[in-house]
Amino acid sequence: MGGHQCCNKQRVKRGLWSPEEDEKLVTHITKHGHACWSSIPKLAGLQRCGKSCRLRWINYLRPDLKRGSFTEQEETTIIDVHRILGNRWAQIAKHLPGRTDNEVKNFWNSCIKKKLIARGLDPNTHNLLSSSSSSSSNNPSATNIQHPQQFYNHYSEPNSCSNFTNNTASIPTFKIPFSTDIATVAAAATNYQLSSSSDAALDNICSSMLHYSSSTPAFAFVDIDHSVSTNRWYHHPNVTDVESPFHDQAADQDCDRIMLQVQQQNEMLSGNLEDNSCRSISTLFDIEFIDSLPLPPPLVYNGNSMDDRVAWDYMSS
DNA sequence: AAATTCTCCAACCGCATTTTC
DNA sequence: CGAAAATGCGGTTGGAGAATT
Repeated sequence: MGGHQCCNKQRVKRGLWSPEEDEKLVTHITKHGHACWSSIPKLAGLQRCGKSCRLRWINYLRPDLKRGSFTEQEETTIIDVHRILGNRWAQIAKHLPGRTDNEVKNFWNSCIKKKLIARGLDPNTHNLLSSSSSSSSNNPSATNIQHPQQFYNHYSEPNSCSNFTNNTASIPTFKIPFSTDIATVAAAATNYQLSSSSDAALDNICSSMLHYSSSTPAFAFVDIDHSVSTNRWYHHPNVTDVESPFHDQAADQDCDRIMLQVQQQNEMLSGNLEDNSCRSISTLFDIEFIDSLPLPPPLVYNGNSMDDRVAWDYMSS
């Protein structure tokens, strides 16, 4: 159990920072910046390791920090993004200007977690606690899947039971469950060779996405190289004021055609969908966010494998 | 009023990744 | 190109203050 390498070299102070230490650090960084954290303790006259200085600055001394309680909007954002990213606190904090990963993590552990549990939701999966546990107990093959991230990992394994491939020509059917969240659907489209021959599959993704989240105004697909496809930016039919840098007429025509089909499907299905199958995502996801998602192989269900069906049904439930 | 338990959060630790030499 | 150092991240801990007994 050795300490940090940087801390072994010299005797360093630990524990809470004194106001004097804070002042030394702030003064130094204000004057000289923080290009090299490891050299800052020496230069600033502090008996701390560079790592400790960095943490103190990032979590407490930085001038752009927003102090005080989290707002309801911030709380909603944390829950929404956590549902997709899991415990990736640094990524979540990027969506909350002035908040740090540590702060978000502490807030989650001390407050949000309890609220979700009180609402009967599993804070790890965001599913109902009862349904989550019953699904797991009835479904041995899915017991390890508790989060979209794990879902990706599961299907990313070379020996995965599912029939995934990069070759779109070999995909007989393509199905996204209505309850799948936006990240999973975006991920499903990842690596997927979107072309005219795969329009049926594309339609299926789009309709599923819209059933899922009618409040998500727009979405894009990400290509095999993790970049957002420049001519595929789809709008929800009810939302017209979405700004997208990836917007062109061809996409609009595609979109109109798909939306017409989707609306027809929606009309047929209206009343049959439960509220929780259309959970909304209140955060507006930006390109960087979608791009930052963990990217699995294409997500394809062909219904041939029993395990495949069981796992898929689990995700759909 | 004192002792105990609980809550929150700043800071630490170890590991993974990135950068530098 | 590989090793070492630096950086970044998420899990965990310890202690101060609040709440409860």
